[in-house]
Amino acid sequence: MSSLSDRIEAYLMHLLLHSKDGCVEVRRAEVADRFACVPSQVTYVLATRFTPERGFFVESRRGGGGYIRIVARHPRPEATGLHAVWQRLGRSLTPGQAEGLLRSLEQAGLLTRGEVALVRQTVRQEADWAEPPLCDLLRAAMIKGMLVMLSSSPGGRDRIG
Amino acid sequence: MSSLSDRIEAYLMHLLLHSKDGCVEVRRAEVADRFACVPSQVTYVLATRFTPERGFFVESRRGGGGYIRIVARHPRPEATGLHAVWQRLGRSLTPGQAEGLLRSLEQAGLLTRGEVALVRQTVRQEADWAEPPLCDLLRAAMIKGMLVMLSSSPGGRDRIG
DNA sequence: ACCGCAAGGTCAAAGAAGGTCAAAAGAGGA
DNA sequence: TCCTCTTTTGACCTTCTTTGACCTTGCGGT
Repeated sequence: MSSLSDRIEAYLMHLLLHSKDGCVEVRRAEVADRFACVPSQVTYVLATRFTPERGFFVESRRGGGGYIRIVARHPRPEATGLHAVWQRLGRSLTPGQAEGLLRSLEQAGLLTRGEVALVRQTVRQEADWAEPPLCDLLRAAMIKGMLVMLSSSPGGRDRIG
Repeated sequence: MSSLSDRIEAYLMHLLLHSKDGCVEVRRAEVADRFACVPSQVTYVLATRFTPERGFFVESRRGGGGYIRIVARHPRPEATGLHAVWQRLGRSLTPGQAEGLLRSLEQAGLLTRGEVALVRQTVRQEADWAEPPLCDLLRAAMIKGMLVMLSSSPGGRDRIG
């Protein structure tokens, strides 16, 4: 016996799975309408099912032309192998840790040698002006930004998928 | 779907991205006419979307021969190349500036909506734990990391020089 | 100067979403 | 049965958009 919430979840998941880039936009009222329930039911499903812990982000806007946007963090988390990397990445990263991380990304085939060189160079340039506590934070931030793009690249980036 | 304001924003952004120098002049009444709405709607869009926070200046003059001029502080990503965007990017980026940059990257077709959402959320998550001077530095660092990957992406991602 | 038209500006009300919260209703287990 | 946890609902709130009446500014002619 699947509950209403389950059916709404399945519906949204279906949309997500069939989307181009793991991102869908819906109107709360429309979804509620489709399942003949109150709008807040949709909010409930989003709050309990599409959580960050489960790998989703939900953005919304109110007012005219409002919407709810659901984004799956990685299209295929385990396929890219980035999930694990991301997990053990803290807020701070020493030069040595960063280097090790870049190497393992290269070994995993997620970055080419050229890309690693570029990143290494850039990180140095952008983080090393700061002193130790801060520069490690900046380094971590840059590498996270990099990983986000790496994991979200649509079509073609997945050299191991 | 997208609201009138969104469409007007997209239109103006389009003009801006296709302008030679990141600066356009329009007549309020003309724009309003094109979208079949009241002129003050245009004012609203300018006031809410093309703010200094997001990297725009708006000047205008009344009376006969009046005009509205929008100047983008960010260079046009697809025309100038990500390298130029990079160059203008300082070490610090407020939430509004970051938002403006992401939007123009989306408008320029360099990022999908889903990617923008993903980046936006991730940046929020990774930078907002810190207080103002620091969080702006982290935001800038993350976005730079993102740009590095964006510009080095293989497979046709490089739509610029 | 003065007048009148042609811009753009302001502001507040009305409208259109989505969010919150807590109470009521179910479902399952001890 | 009773207790607890999850679902459903609905009344009320906040935010964003759209519209329209009215205001201000600049230019050109008289």
